Order: sequence, then C-alpha cells, then structure tokens
Amino acid sequence: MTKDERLQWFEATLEQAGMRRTLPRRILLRLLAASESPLSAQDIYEQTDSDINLVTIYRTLNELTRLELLIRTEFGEGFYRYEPAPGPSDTDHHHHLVCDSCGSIADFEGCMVDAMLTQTTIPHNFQVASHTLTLHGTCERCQTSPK
Amino acid sequence: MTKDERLQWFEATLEQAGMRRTLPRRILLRLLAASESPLSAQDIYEQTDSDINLVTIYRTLNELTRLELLIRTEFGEGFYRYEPAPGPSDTDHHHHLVCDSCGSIADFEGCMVDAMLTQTTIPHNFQVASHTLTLHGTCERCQTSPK
DNA sequence: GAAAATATTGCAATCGAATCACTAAAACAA
DNA sequence: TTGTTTTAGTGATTCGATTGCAATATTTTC
Repeated sequence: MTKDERLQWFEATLEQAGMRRTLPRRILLRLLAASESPLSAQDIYEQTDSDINLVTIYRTLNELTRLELLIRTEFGEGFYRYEPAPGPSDTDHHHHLVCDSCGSIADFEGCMVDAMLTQTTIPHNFQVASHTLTLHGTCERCQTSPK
Repeated sequence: MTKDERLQWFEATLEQAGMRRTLPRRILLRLLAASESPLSAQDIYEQTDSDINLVTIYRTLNELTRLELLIRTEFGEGFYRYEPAPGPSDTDHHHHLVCDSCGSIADFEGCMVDAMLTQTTIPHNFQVASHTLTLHGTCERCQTSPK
C-alpha cells in the first residue's frame, strides 16, 4: 500500500463516516504513517510541539481506531500505542518484537498465525476476526550491552 | 501441574526470594488459581469483600508478577488482568479468545507459536523469550444473540 | 462568496487505574 | 519474648484518559 493509496483510503473513510477533514486529523495520521514504531498519545503531543490539544489527540485516536484506520496496542507499558492499520486487504499485517531490556519496539513481518489457525481447532465455536501477537525478548543491542 | 504442586512452587519461590508468607499473598494466589479467567485488581478486591486493601493487592500483584508466578495481560479494556503463570516447565501455556461483543475471555490451549518460530527468521537477531497471542472475535453466544 | 448549520476543538474539571510516602502491624530469627 | 525486618494500611498523589461545555472551524446552502 503506497502512501497515496493510504491517504486516499483515509479520506474516503472519513467521508463515508460523515466526518470532516480537519487539520488535527491529517497531522495525526501523517505523523503515524511516517513513524517507524507505534506512537503513544503523549508521543504525538510532543512531536507536534503541543500544537494540537492533548484531548483532541485522544479523541482523534479513538475515532480513527473505531473506523479501523488505526490499530491500538498495549505493550506492557501502561498506556496504548497506535499505528496505521494494514488496510482493507489484510494481507500484509505485522506484529512486534518488544525488547524487555530497553523497551524498543520493532516490526515483525511475515505472520503465520492465520495459516496456523486453519490447522487448529478453536474451542467453543469461537469465530476469530483478528489476532495480536507480540514477541518479548532481548534486542541485538541489549544482548551485547545490557542496560 | 496439580494444585498442590502449584502451591508448593509458589511457597518455594517466595522463600527463595526472601519474602514472607502472608495472608494477602495466599488469598490472592488462591483466588487467581481458582478463577476460570484472568482477574483484575478490582475483581480481586471485590471477591475478597474488600478484606485486603487495594494498594496491597496492587503491590502483591506486581511482586508476584516480578517473580514470574503470575502473568499480566491487557485485553484492550484499559487495565491489566492477572492469571497464574504456567510454571517452570513451560510446556502447557495457553492464550486467550476475547469476544469483542460481550468481553468474555476464554482460554485457548495448544499454542503452536513456538513451533512456528523455529521455521521463521526473526529479524535483527532478536532473541525471543516469550510471546503473547490474543485472538479477537465473536464467542458462540454472541454469534446467535449479539449484544 | 457570505451566512447558516453542525461537526470539531480547546479548556477546565474529572475519572479511574495505579503508585508513593509514611506509619502501624505482622512475620521471622535469636 | 525481644529485636529486626518485611509487609500491610492510610491518605495523598500521579498519570493516562474522558467528559461537559463554550468557542471555533468546516461544510452546506443560498
């Protein structure tokens, strides 16, 4: 999914939901799309030099998550982090490697949970819609020089 | 792992850590061990009829988690839930099915993530120590009568 | 393009989960 | 029992996140 495609999808989804295209929403999604790793509300607040009110950031994050334009994940830090959703064609989703030593979060492409699930019996007729997988451990840097 | 084995392991770990065997710790672990699904601090507080101070519950949960006697997980509700750790022989760990409709949390035995990881290249030489997998979707009850 | 309609933002206050500092109490060792 | 150390309880506080309301900005309509 290219950057333009993503933006177009974003605009279309807003339109469809009857929501207005406002500066905070655009700034926020642009920031998230450009980020290497998931951002917290506080991260975004700081990266915008406090131009956008923190309340607006929280509200926007909630709305965009509800529209499934963002994915919200908790990595054991006590707050949520957000990142752009993989898009309607859910072929390229990824998961995360969390370093328990330094807290860094890296992407982990090539998820095979879906393939795995086809060969497994899910109890209670539970209908799986999505999944979250997070690998915890030690990143390369911390293996050589632990903090 | 039987109930007795678990209790023994619990006592031994406390002893080893130089921690004392106190009533709150025993009550708390007994409650968690008896529960079908992960409990929050608030859950425990209510189930003990407020006999144990909430601060003590939080502190105890943190300590037991640090000793790896408990596992802490966030299921998207905004707070943590706790459950007994699978034990030193990490063969029988499980994951969870979270119903996005009613919020129920069920266990999901038979994880094959570890097996999966042996056939996958983890980027950046990341050393995996553990993982968390949560399946979201709709439980049987909510499929027939959605809330 | 200007004005009306209404969605959205910002501010102040608030909530709820979780933590801290401190004192009182309980568990263990001698 | 006595003394030492850990642990529990109390009150205050922090921090992430939410809410009500007035002010503002975006879209719609003329």
